[in-house]
Amino acid sequence: MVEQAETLRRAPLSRDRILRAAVALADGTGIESLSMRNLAQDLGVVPMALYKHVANKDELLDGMIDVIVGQIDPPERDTTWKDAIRRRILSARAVLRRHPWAPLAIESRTMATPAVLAYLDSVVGTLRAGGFSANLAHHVMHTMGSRVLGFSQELFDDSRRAGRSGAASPGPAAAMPPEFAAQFPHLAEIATVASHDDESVVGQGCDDQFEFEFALDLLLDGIERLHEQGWAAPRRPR
Amino acid sequence: MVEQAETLRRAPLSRDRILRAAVALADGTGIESLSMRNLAQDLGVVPMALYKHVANKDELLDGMIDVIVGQIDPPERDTTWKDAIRRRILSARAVLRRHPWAPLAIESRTMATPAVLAYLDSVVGTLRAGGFSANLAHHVMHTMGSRVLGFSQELFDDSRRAGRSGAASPGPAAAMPPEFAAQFPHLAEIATVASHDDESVVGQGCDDQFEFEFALDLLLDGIERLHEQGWAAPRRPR
DNA sequence: ACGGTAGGTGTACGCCGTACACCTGTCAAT
DNA sequence: ATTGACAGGTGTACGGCGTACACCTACCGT
Repeated sequence: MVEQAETLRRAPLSRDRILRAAVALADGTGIESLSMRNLAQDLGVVPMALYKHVANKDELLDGMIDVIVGQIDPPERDTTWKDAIRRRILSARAVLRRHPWAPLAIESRTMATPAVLAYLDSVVGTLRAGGFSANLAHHVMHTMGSRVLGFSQELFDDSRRAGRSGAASPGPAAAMPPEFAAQFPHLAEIATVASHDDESVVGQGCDDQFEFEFALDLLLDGIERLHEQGWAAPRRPR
Repeated sequence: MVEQAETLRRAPLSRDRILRAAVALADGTGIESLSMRNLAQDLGVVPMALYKHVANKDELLDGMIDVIVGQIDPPERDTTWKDAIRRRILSARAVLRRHPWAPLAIESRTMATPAVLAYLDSVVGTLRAGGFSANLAHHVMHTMGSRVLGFSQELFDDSRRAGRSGAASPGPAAAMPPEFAAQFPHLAEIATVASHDDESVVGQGCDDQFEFEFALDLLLDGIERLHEQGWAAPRRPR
């Protein structure tokens, strides 16, 4: 009876259900507290049950990344390469912002996952269709770096902390301690610059949409310039 | 007797000696096998002995990062902002290349360490001395992202694997499997482009010096253009 | 009716970080 | 010379981790 009830109560396990639960758990309590044991408990199952569906924890993480990357919008067809890529990257960013643990997880994988490769391949395809040489497209991909996936290095802000220990903090930003300003005057200066129309910026995180688009457009403009000039690889010095 | 000999044989522990041993261990066998136990063994000491000198493993990692970042050259005085920053970043890159585990370690820390902050502050100082507004300097720092520390996102190459599981692999690159080319044709194309004068690129890693400087100069040129045009923050739309 | 198999269970192992009590050698103050 | 504080290395132990392996069980095609 009880056993039957329990069996009926919970949906059968599946790789997909596991991955979705893992993403939810990482979103909720941070990637650091995502353990096979915690995940199994969330699913009402014993830890080893997971291993019938994923080979190990690394593969679980790969699967989680694929779930996320798969949510990025497909490329827009009827527009310029520049606009298509810009939109795509901003879509990637929107997706990744919902999963603050994802950037670090993506970076820490040894090999890119199939979904990531498919995404990158598609971006290169957009460049090629826009008339880029394979060579220039290659350099462009390197130039974009992680930005092509919608995130950039954020040394100051707390989205990284959010990714590690739970959801984004709701409280107001911590004030900048005075000895910080004394020790790092230039950082203090740019941190309090009135670019963001709020009073204290450090701790609140400055990699907001504006910063991201600023860098993205600077890169896209530079790339466009190279492309229009018919850039070709310089003669190798060696 | 024996005890005296042992005591004499090994230098006394110190925070500095621990940090240097930890860096050496991570360099040699990868960050993943850097455990308090392994490190203690390398130092000929019991694991808990380390805790008299570092608070915990996180602080150990912070200390290791500071050791590395402290090796970046100081800024050159008698030159333009652009040249000074370019040299500085390439110096940072040269340092980080010797420690493949460092990028991921730096990125995974919750807060920037004092040495990292000091470095960033100094870079901002160079910009300000070059006539940049605090506002533009702020955006420039965001634009640079992790490149200011000498590394960029490397989704393909194996330096990441090197950082995780030991020193850089000496063997030749693995050939690209044919089904890869079928599934990701654009990636296959740009991967085999003759920009690098060797036959197979995937697996050998393409974030070499050329790629890094390509992106760096693209950014610096774009920044210079903004600076010369007297860029100012646009009116905030809201 | 029955054997195979897919999938959930239970136990156990070795690794990790580190809390806590303990020991020991050194050195300043008596 | 004695003592006692203290810095620093030791030993033990705990809880958590990933996961190997043997098991059990419910279902399915024959």
